Amino acid sequence: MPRAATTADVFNAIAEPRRRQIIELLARRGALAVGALVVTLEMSQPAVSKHLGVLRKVGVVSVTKQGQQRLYQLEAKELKMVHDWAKKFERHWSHQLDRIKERAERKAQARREATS
Amino acid sequence: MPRAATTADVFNAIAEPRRRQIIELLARRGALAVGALVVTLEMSQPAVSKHLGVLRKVGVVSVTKQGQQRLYQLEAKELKMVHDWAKKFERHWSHQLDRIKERAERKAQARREATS
DNA sequence: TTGTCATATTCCTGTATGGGAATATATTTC
DNA sequence: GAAATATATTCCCATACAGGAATATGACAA
Repeated sequence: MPRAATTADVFNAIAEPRRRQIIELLARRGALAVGALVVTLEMSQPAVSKHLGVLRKVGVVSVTKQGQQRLYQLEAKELKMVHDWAKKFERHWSHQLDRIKERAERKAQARREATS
Repeated sequence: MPRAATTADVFNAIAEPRRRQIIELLARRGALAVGALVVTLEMSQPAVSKHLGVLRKVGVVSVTKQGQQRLYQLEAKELKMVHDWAKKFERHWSHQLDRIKERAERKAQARREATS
């Protein structure tokens, strides 16, 4: 079995850095036409269209026709899935930070004792 | 340019469902030897070792030798990156949920008016 | 040393890229 | 209807998988 398709789910779709850029831009500036993305991100038009196709297939963006343009808009609920998944491990990284802090404090304490 | 390596960054590493399973298991049960993962996840041993290799390269897990076993442990700080990235769009999905709610309420209101 | 257990590595293969170039498809304008 | 504009699609190619099978490495035991 080869690597899963980029359109298999959100996780595969957002693995591409350029696609994350597109998402960030749409988040900042609202609905945008393909041309605007091409200019701002300095990518070729076909490249942008393909990335948008992937994002659309997994439901991260939606399209609206407006004349000969197509406006792409962020559909953030799919990104909430990613957020929720990562949030499961919140305890773990805060605990680890605690441990790092503790270790640093123990070291500082040892230094103080050695100096006294 | 082909698809980026799975070891390129956390986003690429967690695109694989089996690797997310491994992460979840390590989160629930703490440090585990490879054999335990093989049994619990019903994967072949080489498959597990390879996935662990990818996760290790991007810093999501760390290893400790213990006799002839190797204990793998979650290093959650890399997952915090994913969480933080997705969190940027929090406003967007809550706004969208609001809009959905509003629409539903407008519909309910219209129904009430039609019935009266 | 030899054997056994736990894990890593190598080799193989079908499949899916991402990007560039060229082309197709709509839509608007004249 | 023809030309222009905006976007999508197709074709091509080098590359990197993920999984299975076989094998290598490393640690421990007898």
